[in-house]
Amino acid sequence: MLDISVIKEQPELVKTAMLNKGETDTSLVDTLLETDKNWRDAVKELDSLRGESNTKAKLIGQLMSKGQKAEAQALIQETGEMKGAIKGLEDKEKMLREQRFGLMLRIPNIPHESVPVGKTENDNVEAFRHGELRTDEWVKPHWELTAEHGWIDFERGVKVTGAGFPFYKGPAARLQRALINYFIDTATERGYTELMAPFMVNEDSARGTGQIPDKEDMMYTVPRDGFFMIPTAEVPVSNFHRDEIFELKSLPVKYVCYTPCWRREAGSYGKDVRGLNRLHQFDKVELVKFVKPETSYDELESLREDAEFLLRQLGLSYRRLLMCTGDMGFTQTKKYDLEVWSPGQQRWLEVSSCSNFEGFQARRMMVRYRDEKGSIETLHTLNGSGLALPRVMAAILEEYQLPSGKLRVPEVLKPYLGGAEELG
RNA sequence: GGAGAGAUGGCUGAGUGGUUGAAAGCGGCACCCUGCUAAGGUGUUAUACCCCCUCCGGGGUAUCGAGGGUUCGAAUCCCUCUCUCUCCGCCA
Repeated sequence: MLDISVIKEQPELVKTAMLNKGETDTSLVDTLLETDKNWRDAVKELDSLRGESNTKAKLIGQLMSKGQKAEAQALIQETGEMKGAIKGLEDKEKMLREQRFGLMLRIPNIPHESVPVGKTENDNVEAFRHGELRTDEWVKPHWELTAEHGWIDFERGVKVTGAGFPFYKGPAARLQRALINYFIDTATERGYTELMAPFMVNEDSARGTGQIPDKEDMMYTVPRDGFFMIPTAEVPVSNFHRDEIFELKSLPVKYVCYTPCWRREAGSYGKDVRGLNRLHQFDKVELVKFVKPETSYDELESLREDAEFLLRQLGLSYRRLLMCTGDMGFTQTKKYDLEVWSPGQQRWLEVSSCSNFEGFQARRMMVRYRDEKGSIETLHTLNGSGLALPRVMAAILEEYQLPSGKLRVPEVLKPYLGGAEELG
């Protein structure tokens, strides 16, 4: 949610942002400005009417205690007559307020000036590349390798739950656990506080990070209890501080949180979803930051670097994309995607997405801080994966594959795998 | 799941219809006193929104778990819901 004053003062800026983000109709802004005006008028009228009524009610109290019954009775008559008007205005104000809020939720965040304007993923800018693109033809896709070893059992996953819910078995399960621990430990060393979070959230939380209303279909629900399975740790971790005010000296606050993630991914089929490429349940280690506004773009770079560090340490080849306006999503001002090279598939796989939201999430969640002057201001939030497990796993299974069909263990993971050199 | 109790400001905790946004204490902040420390004194200290000012500041409305109701007036009375605590049951 944008600051209403920005929309009021620079409507053209907002409209341009909407067009750059791929929306075609900017009349939303005008509708909002009109609704906002009507709402303000209603608030003004309602407040003054209530004020008048309150003043008289207090007077009645005074008169009653002095025993001036007749005068009091006249005032009771007057205020009694105001009740209907107040009730009517209350309904009107509430309706306009909800309308205004609903419109504000539909206006996307404004991209940062450093973000390239573009329409599709083809307009994203490859900003950095690390490592060589291994192209050995004998390298098998990870799903073939894991099938041979019985490491990942997709079929039984289908039997037990459904497509996209695989079992990891033996060395693969341990490798997955090793990666999780390695990611969390590294983030902790770099100043993040580890958090373990609920895997289900209530409606308020889903609304806070914006899954409701626009991305409701991505989540699995638990209707009986009104809960949502989290699609990312961002949801519980960001909401951890919902409705709170940070003291200046406590910022920045940085969390690392491992959770499974559940996504319905309705409508995706084909080779994009082969093997570990896209699952309904997957593990992810997420990095979340609450920062002072003036530092948020520096914090974005360091967040991105924290994620990239993991990839380099793992010895994987990757590239960093600076997402263009049209491909970066509704809530972000600037976003980097990190894509790891998959030698067995000869394609890039997205393993991290690092974003600055500025105050867009914070305003909706009412997360604020007290600045130098003691006044309360919206802070900025950022998050990024550090990292999403399945595709990292896929890349390792291919990048570290040996002609023998065994798997070499990446150096940094050895301590987590009992010092083993190879798996298989 | 059953029975009972409760939900008030950063915290503890008063307050059962009238100038209560809310006593008191603690904590926080500012200043004073003090050779230093400890102690002490004075003041200040919720949030959201609207309006004026738009540097400082001023006015109004709402909020005492949430939502509805009674009333001229509700933290206080009524209804519904949620959550917490205690005891019992169950249990990783």
